[in-house]
Amino acid sequence: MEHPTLPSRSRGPFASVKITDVAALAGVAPMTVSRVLNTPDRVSQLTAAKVRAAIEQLGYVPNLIAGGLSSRRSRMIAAVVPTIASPMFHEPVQVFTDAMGAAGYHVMLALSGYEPEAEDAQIRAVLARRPDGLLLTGAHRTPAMRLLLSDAQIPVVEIWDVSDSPTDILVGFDHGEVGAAVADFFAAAGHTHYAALLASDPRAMARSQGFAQRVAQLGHVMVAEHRLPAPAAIRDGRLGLRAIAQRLAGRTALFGSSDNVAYGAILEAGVLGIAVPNQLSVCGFGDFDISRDAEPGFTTVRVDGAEIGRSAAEQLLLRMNGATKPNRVLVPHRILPRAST
Amino acid sequence: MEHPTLPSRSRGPFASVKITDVAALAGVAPMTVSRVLNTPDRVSQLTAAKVRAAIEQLGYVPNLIAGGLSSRRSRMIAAVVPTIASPMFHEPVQVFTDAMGAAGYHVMLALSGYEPEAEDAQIRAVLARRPDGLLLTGAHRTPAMRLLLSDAQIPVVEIWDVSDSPTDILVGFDHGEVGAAVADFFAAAGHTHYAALLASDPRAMARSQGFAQRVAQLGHVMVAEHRLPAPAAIRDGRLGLRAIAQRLAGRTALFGSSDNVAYGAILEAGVLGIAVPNQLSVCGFGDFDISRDAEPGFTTVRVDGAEIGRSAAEQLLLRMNGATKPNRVLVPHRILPRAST
DNA sequence: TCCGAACATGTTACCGGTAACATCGCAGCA
DNA sequence: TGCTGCGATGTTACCGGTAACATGTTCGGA
Repeated sequence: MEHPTLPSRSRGPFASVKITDVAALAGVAPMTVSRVLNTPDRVSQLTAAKVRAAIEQLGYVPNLIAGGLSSRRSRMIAAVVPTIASPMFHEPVQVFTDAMGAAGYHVMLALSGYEPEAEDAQIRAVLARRPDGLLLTGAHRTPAMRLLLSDAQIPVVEIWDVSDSPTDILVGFDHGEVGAAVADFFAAAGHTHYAALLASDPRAMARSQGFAQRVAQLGHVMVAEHRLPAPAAIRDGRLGLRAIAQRLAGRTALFGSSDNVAYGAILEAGVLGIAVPNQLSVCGFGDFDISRDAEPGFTTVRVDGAEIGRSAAEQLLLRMNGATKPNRVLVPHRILPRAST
Repeated sequence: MEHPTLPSRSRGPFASVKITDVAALAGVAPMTVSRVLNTPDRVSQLTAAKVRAAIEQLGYVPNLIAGGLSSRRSRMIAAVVPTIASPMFHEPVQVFTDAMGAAGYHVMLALSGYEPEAEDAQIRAVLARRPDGLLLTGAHRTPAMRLLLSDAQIPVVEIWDVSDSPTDILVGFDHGEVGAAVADFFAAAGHTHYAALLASDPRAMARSQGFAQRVAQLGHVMVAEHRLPAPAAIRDGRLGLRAIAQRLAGRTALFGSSDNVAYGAILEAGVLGIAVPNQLSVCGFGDFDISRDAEPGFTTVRVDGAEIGRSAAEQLLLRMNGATKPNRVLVPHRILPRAST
């Protein structure tokens, strides 16, 4: 520190250049440097220029940990999602991360897999970093978690699901409704026999349940309901169709819990000599690239994951900037009929 | 604060329960609480039990921001990748995040897209959070960035590429070599005419260059080399094949810069009536699910993304726990011949 | 019986910023 | 000319932990 004008390398992270070093070089108080970085409009042009020059010369990188402790704002959002292996989650995460980044926030990613305890543990862990906001997947929390979240006093967005009593902000849709809509869609095309291949995650199960309930309401028949591991890949769809193949009626309408599952089923149907759509009608979920770009494309339910991410970021920012009312954004879902039905 | 035994709700985040509150309730010094949480083996069983009870009773959530400032360890790693939309990146990111999580580190995700300036900006931004380590994509940095990184005095892992002078730790492979290997593979099968569909990212271009160079060395012919946007999806592969279809020789060997591209090409070949593999041999890259689970599966180059993530985490942890030597891990690549060649 | 490790716990000072308040200088105005 | 108000900048104290050192306690061996 003998020569505060020179960044003394090899002393520690960033050569220990701190705000006081910059202030000394620029001939101002540390607080003024802080103002240049955080509220530049409260500093005169001349002073700001001097400070910026000093920052440049020293290669100063502000320490957001110190700033966060002092200001009680971490400028960080934690996002807890089951996985990023599926477009269902990496799309919103990607868009959300970009949008929050543009607003000066970083996103800490926590992957919870598909076990509820793991999710709670991840939430607990990230709360220790005092995020300014939280993005969670799904809308159903244990009472203990609700308490923890309300104690945290930060905005929370829950995505990909709806609930009558969300924690805070909600950006999602009703999965049961989607299942029912798919059943109606099939029924309208004259189907009476149905099957489902569903991944073992709560939302896929809700879709499947909505589907089966509507089938029952219509007085039609579920010939098979087969469970797959979560997250389900194309291969699981293939194995799934093979598992239920002998139960298929003359003409069956199959609902896959994701486009991966649906595509796997379509591929396997080809191998087994089951004609799509004549013997087997297929509808997927998610509008993944493959549903459109496969030859031919197949019917699916579109829900815009990017839109969910964008909307989640927007709502969170509104909330953090003073909007006090928790909000609920219902994202539309729409069946895109293609060649598989 | 009149009743330190009760968490006084509605005062601020976590009802302002801090380590001194826990200490007071447990009848110990704050430092002892800190020890219970960080180095439990240096605390007696009895004391630890009392402290844990107090933590439980108050619902104390430690503040890692304060802890990080004091200890100069953030227990956080920043990961900068172009996108998580491709298995190429979300696989290593997912595995890396899990592995670091098991070691007590959180991962901050920064998405850089495919513009070099964006990457540098992201790195600068995350360094302000004083990560204990850094995961970067690719191995080529500007001099300014190298300086910044060495000033930061933290371990850096660069993945998915190799370089003669890596910043620090390297976990990757030579993309040019992969391209050459694919050319050799095709040549060994009797091919003499080749084409490439390549995404415009540095590593895809390196693969394609290695491919074209080897083709030239063999005295064979590149009939087409078509550039796609990055990241390239199945649709881009379809469009790409359509764009070069009229230039295809009687029998051509096509190298796609990813399995998405390759699959798109295969699908489009079907539409155009080009027989695979008789008229068009196809090799992809990445061993994505689709390359194995398509019917039939297609030839690809396998590089284990999960292994890259695992190895990156391992190397980083070794380094942070005292290993001083920068290391270089070469990840194997292997051509998996399937029905498309 | 006494001494000194080894262990358990407490005390002090500091990590690097920023909120809140204090101060200063100067223009506008009576 | 003196006062007021406001923009620009400085000062003080604190955010909530933990490193480093100090102190107290226990127990085995000479």
